Amino acid sequence: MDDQGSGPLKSIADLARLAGVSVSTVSRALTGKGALNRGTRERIQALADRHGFRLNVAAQNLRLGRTGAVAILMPLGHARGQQLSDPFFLTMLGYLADALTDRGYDMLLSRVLPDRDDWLDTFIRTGRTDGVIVIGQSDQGAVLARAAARYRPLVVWGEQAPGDGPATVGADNIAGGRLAAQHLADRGRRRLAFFGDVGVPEFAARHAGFLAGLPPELHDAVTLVSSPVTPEASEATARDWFGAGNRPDGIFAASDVVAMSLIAAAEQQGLRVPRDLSIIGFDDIPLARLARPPLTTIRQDIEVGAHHLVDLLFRRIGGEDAGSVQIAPELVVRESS
Amino acid sequence: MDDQGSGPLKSIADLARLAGVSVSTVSRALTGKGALNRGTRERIQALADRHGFRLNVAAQNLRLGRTGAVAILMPLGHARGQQLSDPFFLTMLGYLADALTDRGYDMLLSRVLPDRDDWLDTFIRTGRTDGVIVIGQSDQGAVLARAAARYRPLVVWGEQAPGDGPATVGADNIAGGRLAAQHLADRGRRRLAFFGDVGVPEFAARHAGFLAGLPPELHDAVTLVSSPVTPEASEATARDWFGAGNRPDGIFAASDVVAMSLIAAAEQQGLRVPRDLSIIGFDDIPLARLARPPLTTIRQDIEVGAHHLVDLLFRRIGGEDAGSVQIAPELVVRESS
DNA sequence: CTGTTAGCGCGTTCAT
DNA sequence: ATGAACGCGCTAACAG
Repeated sequence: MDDQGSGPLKSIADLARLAGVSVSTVSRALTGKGALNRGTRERIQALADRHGFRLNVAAQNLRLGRTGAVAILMPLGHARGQQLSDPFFLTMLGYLADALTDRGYDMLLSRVLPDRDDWLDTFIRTGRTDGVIVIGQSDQGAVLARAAARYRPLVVWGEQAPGDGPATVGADNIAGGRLAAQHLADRGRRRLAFFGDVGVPEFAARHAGFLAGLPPELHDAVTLVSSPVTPEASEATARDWFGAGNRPDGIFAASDVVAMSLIAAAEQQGLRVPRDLSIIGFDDIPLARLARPPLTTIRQDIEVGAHHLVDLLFRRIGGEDAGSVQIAPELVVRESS
Repeated sequence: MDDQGSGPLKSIADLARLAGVSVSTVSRALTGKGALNRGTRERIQALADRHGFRLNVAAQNLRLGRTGAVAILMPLGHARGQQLSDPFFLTMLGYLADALTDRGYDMLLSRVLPDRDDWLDTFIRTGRTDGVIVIGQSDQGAVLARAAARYRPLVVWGEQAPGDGPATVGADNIAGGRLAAQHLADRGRRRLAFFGDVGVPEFAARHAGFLAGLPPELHDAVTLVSSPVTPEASEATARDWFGAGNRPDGIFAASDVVAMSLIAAAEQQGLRVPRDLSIIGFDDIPLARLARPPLTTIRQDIEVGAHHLVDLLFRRIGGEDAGSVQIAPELVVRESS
């Protein structure tokens, strides 16, 4: 080391002393804000570099009245562990992390078990972040709507709530359901089922769109099978259901993971996919291509969704009253249908 | 509202004014630290509740000289996007989030593109977190070792580096490789291959263990196929490789995702798994059970791993010189072998 | 162009 | 048992 044994530089004041200037000069040099002699600035920057000094972000943010962080909250209301077992969410997290990092923001990730209905207000009031992104509204629609009424920088991923809920970004699940319906009808499938948890708004909308997209004479041919959406639980449900003798020829699954469970369970019963049974999923997770048979699915573009979420949030942080965004889903035909 | 129109309480001082006491009294009441009259404390707490006032965590941490947050860093050195496409990491993130939340810590998630070799030092010096967990050392072993020499609260998930690298938690990949080898040998497989990116230490160790676990006469029968480990890229590699006429009868894949790619590619060539070809993966991700055929794999217990990571980190934050932990992997036999 | 000063919201002596 | 005063590390007026 080439400092005079004074130990590591703890603060701007230490560096100022070392450079023989005032703290504000150091601040100006390091932040790049404010007018400063070119030479002084470079000298101080070099000194900071040499000593490995970096501004303390926490103090900086306190002074600036901001936190420099955005929270990603995942309520696990309907099924503990569900969401985080789904590859869909990791993909989303990755894109969010990138988008936030690009803007110089930190990302605070928190799973939340909404045992009380003030979890969101409580979090917001700690002031730990400048904004909140909620991934998956689960069964917490009311809580979200209430918080959104008072707290602007809040954005939700999922199905758009009727009335004035929070600003939402999500796929058009109704349209996605319709696409699935038309595809199965085109394939000549007539004994249909929907597999999923319609207590979750996204899934309920997919189911509703599915019914809406079917010719009227097929409506009564649709069985709604209420099922959790984790790999283990959905496979168990499917096994029981096939085991009870149910023999549909077309199933729309609430997610790709559920679709994979259905294929596994069906084949254990000797049903062949797609010969005996067409299966169509939702999401188009990266592994959908690798499923055997490769999954026909309704694709939602996660990257686009993540960018909309971040964009919307920062516009609201900036005071703009930006509203919800819907993303058009797309049918991807592979071999499971 | 029942306050006198004074607007929202911004700080402890506002509340003190409202309660007719000093700021330090409010601080004592809300933190629970320090002696205080029972009545006063309850009165102030009630007032805070009623006005929705919460202590500002950032200021609190600044004052206490801590941040209350831990960083989860994911270097993407060898293949941008690789890790985050792997379900393994989300599962890990979920458990980490739970463990940190339990300790009252926030989790700061950041993907990092290690284009320069000072990314870790730079991050550490910002002082944004009290500790750092690095998930997957990628090809950044040297950077990690250097940082670990000066910065104690650093813990890494992955293969333990030879010599004095950073404190590491990870599966015993060598042992895992041996398990895979013995299993394939037991099945009578003799034309063997390893699929994966041996530039990543974890995968290199799995490969080494694989060779070490084989009877000597089979060593030369092992082909090393260098392959990226994302779903798309690994399937493409596998397709080309089978397409070139390669016909192994047993493959050890670096991860479950790679194993699923191999099955997909093999079947496109008319190879039947496991009749013509045994395939064994690594990780036991939740979807491994749902693969067709269900995946034989080497299981690493992610939940246990996450707990060790957090435990180790906090012991090091506390000044303890706690060392690395290895987790025993386990063979899970399903139907792909 | 640079230095002095006053906080950002809180916890903690040291008094009383 | 409570209050006054100081400082955590930083930025932004305001002077000079």
